[in-house]
Amino acid sequence: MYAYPLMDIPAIKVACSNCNLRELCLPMGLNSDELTKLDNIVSARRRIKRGTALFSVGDPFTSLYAVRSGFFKTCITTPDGRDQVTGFQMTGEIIGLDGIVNDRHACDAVALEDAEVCVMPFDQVEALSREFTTLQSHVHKILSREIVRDHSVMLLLGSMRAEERLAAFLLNLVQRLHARGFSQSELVLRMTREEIGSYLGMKLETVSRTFSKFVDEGIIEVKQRHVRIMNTSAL
Amino acid sequence: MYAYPLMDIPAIKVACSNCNLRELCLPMGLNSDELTKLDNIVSARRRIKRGTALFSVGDPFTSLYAVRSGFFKTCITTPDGRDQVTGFQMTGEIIGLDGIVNDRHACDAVALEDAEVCVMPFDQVEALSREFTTLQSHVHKILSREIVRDHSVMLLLGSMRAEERLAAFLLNLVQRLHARGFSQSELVLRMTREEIGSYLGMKLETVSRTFSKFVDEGIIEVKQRHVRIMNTSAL
DNA sequence: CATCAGAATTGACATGCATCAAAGCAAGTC
DNA sequence: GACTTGCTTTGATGCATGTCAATTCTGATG
Repeated sequence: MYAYPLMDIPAIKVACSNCNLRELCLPMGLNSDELTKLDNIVSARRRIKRGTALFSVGDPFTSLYAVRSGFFKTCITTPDGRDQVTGFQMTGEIIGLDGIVNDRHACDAVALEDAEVCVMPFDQVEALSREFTTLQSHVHKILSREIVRDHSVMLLLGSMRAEERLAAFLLNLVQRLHARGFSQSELVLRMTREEIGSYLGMKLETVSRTFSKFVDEGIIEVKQRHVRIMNTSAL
Repeated sequence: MYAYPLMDIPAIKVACSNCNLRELCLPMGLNSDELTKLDNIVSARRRIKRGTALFSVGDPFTSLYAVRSGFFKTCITTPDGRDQVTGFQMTGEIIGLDGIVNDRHACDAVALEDAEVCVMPFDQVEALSREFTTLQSHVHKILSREIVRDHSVMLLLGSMRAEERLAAFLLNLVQRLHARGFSQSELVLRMTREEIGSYLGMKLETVSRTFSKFVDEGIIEVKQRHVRIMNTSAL
């Protein structure tokens, strides 16, 4: 397990209260008094190198993680080697909810680019959310949101064709990026075609072909991992 | 919305403390003191006729529901009419978690046979779980369990073939039924082929053909909705 | 600059599942 | 008992996507 060396922790205090992500992240909706308390439980940050795991299947669950920078995928693997990307997480999103039920992580979380996360020991999150109704409610909503999101992925996997899946995927990505101040029409994919395919239940060749098809139709422009959406409504 | 007439509530007190499902359901792990308090928030039961909805998309979210008897499906529908069964719920399982995030239900919950649920107003669940660590922890685990379950369905939808999907589905069903005291090898399906197909991301004809294939191979016996598993390991 | 490895694209072909259509089966109703 | 209705099974056919293979592209490295 990667232990974050103390000396590398930036001099500036790790604090939700002056974090520019607080409107996206765990502290959302908390007042300044509550924020101060929350600052105390977000005790550390951890840097994750591209390609390495924040946690892996079977690791003891201790904390939730808020993505501060970078980009993650979570995935599960079957005994026979197939695996499934269950989600992509970007700035402000919470990783690790899968670990609560069995006190062990049920998936791998891998950084797709160099990343940094805020570590939030879950027992302290629970303690604080017994004190603050707002935090309690927010934790419940985060869990529920993940459930609703998963259901919409099930819909996608269960009833959409390749083009629809990829279109829905791209629209979802730009929408989330837009909420973080990025363009509504341009994005850089942090994941490979294979990872997109795994998430969308299709093979990497099909992902590639579907991209090409959208390009032919003038709906998007693609240059490697750079995508520009020309016609949002056509998607 | 279906309002449960007071006069129909059975004379026997609605109480988790003497419910034979308490080892499966919300009160799991609570001590007798906590159970008594929980009894007070499980204030009512509601009967749902076969084919009718416990709640529908967009309904205001107020309560979680514990299935006391009967069998439910939850499903979501796209604007263009396709729909996806996101789960089947049996005795002791909790329905309504999708509603927490937006204070409105994000799916329909439909009874597949006459059913009865315990109504648990969510604000009271939250209040009580601020008091009892055990209840708080349990609520978090229920939410997390749903997330992990959804991820395994995503794996199924994203990377398994028709036979594998149906096999996994049947094994999951008998396993859950077995935990409720039913046979490990026999089960009665409460849902149609179409509903199974919707859950598993395949058409009803494919479900039927796959059943027939398993029968030909001597792995199961099927008579309408009665299924007997002859060879669990082959599944 | 040459080399190399990983990623992406594209083509040819194979196949699993969807689609369309017809018929069978079980349970309820008149 | 005949009829209806909803569900299920089975067959014939087509298509979307998977599979296998060859190239090309890109960025990293010496």
